[in-house]
Amino acid sequence: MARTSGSSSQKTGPLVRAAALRLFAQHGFAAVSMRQIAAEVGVQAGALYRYTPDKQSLLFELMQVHMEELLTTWAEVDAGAEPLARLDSFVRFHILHHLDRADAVFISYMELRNLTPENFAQIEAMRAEYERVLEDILLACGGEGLGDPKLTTLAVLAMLTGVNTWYREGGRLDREAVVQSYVAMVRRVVGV
Amino acid sequence: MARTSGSSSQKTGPLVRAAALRLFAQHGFAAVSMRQIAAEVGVQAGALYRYTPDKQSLLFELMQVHMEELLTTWAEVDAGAEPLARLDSFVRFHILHHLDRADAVFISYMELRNLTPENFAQIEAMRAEYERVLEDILLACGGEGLGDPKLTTLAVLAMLTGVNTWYREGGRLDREAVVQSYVAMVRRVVGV
DNA sequence: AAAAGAAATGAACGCCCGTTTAATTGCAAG
DNA sequence: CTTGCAATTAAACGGGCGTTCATTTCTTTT
Repeated sequence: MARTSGSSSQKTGPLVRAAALRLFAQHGFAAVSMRQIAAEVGVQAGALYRYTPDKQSLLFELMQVHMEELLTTWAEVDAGAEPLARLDSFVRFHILHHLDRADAVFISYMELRNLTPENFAQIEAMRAEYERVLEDILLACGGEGLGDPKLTTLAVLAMLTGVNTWYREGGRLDREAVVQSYVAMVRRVVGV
Repeated sequence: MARTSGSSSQKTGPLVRAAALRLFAQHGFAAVSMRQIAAEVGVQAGALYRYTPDKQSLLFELMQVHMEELLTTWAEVDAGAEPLARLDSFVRFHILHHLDRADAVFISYMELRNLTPENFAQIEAMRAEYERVLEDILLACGGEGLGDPKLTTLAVLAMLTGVNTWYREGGRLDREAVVQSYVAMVRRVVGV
């Protein structure tokens, strides 16, 4: 019978993914070797292959989990209230969720080109689904100034995701101040 | 006397940089080998070292030229007219300039972590200078809704640079339509 | 205590890396 | 036509790469 509790493999698997996440984000997928990941976990390189078929799958799984979590978490948060409240709620959610997962966000934007075509298509579909979420909210808000909805969606998402590139904990503005500023800016972009 | 005209080195240098630019953008700095760059130029790997001291300098030079060109080109374009016209002009300039240099833009955002600390600091200084350009314009516009100027600057730049991630020639919207939409959106963000 | 089998090791596989250097090529000046 | 030198080659350097696999270690169940 297989070992079922306290086994090392139930710990090592997550450790491998955590190490890969951190190292990929810091140095880039191509610049990180399986031996580096193994060293971070405290294991030899060969042992990693009990937890992933290869390096590429390791990357894909990190992105996949990240995108799935993004979609399901929003689904839980979304109260489906009146359009304007939903918009504010989305802005807050996006910023805070992304700030809490800086490494995964970084990887998901920077390492798309290292995915196989099939894996890329899968990630891209989830990204499109997420964009659709915001687009639907914008359409429901329907500000009189709202121009092309798809273009506005992409503009707002770029603006929001951009926070990750400069926000630092303990900086001049805290999270709440940032959220409130962006809520106000997004409202103005949308024209409501 | 040295050969002064029609020499091969006056051609090979630019070819090396062009090949590196394209390959770095497509596959990432770490994933591209000196042998790949050499093959693209039609030369052996060793020959590259007449045109760059090492791979890292090749990357740095590409970014440096890109950032310098960004700053000097804006300086030429900037008419220094009334604030609102300058803002519109900046939006137009940023979008079109970046769309014309997709590879260099991509590299300059994605490969920052592959720079040595000294090289990084130099690129970062130029980026800060560029941000300052927009911040000054925003302050001059001084919309009543304008919140934190630095935060607004970063939000607008993220929004504008984001165009590069989705715009495709021959798509649903042409450049002029995109520019006009963004001019309108940026005006609203700034509150003027 | 013995058996079972999962987890991990460590060595090996063939291959590619960035960079250096002596030797060669080929153009242009004299 | 010779000479000089810039441009390039080809080979080599030590080292790291992703991945595989026979073997060993370790933990749990019986």
